[in-house]
Amino acid sequence: MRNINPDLRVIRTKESIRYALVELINEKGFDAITVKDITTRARINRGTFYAHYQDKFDLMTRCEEEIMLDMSRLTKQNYPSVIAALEIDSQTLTPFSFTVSLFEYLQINSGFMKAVLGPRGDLSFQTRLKKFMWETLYGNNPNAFVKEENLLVPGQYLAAYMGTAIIGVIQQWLESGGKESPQEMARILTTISVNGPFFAAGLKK
Amino acid sequence: MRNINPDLRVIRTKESIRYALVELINEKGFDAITVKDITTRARINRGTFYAHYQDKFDLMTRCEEEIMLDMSRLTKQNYPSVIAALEIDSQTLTPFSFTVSLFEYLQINSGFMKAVLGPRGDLSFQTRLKKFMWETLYGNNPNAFVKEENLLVPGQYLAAYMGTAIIGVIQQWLESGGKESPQEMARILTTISVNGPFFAAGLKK
DNA sequence: TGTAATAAACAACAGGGTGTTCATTATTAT
DNA sequence: ATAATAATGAACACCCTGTTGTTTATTACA
Repeated sequence: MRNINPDLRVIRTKESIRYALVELINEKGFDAITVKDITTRARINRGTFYAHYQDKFDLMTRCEEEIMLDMSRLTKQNYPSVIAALEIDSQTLTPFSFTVSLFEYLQINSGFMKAVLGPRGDLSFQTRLKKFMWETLYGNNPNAFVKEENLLVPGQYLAAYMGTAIIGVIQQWLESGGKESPQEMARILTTISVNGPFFAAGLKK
Repeated sequence: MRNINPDLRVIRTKESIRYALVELINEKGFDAITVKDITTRARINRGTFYAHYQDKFDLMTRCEEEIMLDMSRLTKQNYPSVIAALEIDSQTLTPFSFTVSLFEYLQINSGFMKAVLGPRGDLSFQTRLKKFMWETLYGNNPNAFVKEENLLVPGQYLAAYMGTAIIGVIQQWLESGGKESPQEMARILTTISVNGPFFAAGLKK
């Protein structure tokens, strides 16, 4: 557990580091960033950075951790009812509203999310998010979306398909400026997932 | 244009460099690799590396270029007939065999592909492949899969959905050892794409 | 097979980022 | 006001980079 009451200076420092990180990802990509870049941009002594983080990867991981924690909370809150709704009567209202909440969350954190999920962002985060999706859909919990019973294809691939597709749509949304509302994005995602890409393309009646 | 008839020594050198690259990606991830790592592993003088490539990113790009060229060729050869078949009678045999060819190609190059598409691979390649998929599905060519006419959702998102889903399934396949045959993988992908994830999960009649 | 061409090896270089340490200064909490 | 502590600044050895010039080994070809 972290100290409940951190010094004001610590808060300032960490905030400016993170702000600099996002800026620099957008400018030159996470790959190309050095600790020196970050501290210069954050107008902070390099030694101060090392007082808080081991290196830029550690910094990245810490930031990601918070996001993943939020995502977990959001999922724990909403996911069970989604599964229940689908089991009982295959109605898609509950998955829809869950997706709305997801996009609302992404919208709030769009600065960080766009940078880190973008083409010059951080692969390890994208991997992590993908894994989270996969496990949520297919994980060992009995309450997953993918149930071995009536599958037409192996569950691992169905989960990979859906998980990466969702992330792909999120990336496209963030990359193109996040113009659509969370409601519209949820409509798009559920339409494709429920009816299938071919149907959504107008190729199937 | 490159010299048609390169020195034997050049061939050997480049080959050992690429072999080392793949090994090292698997061991420590592309991020963590240094030029020194590569040359030590390839048992090559560091200066020799710089005679062929600017840096590790240049090396990576050159490798990726060849793959992308193959993918383009494969697509040019098969894609038009896929689109035609879908337009005429919505039969899915042609997309199926195209997908088989794709997985056959991936299988041949699985060493490199697994490394570079893996969780510690190269984000820039994954981005590039995603873009290729997106443009193939939605690009400005009139013969794309996604046609503005009967769309239920914006084309950019449908293309992002399908493109990333395909890549996700490929990654899952490579990551889990490539056990399924290209035919089986094509069946899986077309089943989900044509009927939709919900149907493939057994949630829809 | 001998020879000219050239790739690879070797060595040395300045330059820059890393991660650490320690003394000094500034800010915070109380 | 003061004790605690975070941030600064400077210095350090270390490692990797990218380049250059010289020497050695291999290759292509006549």
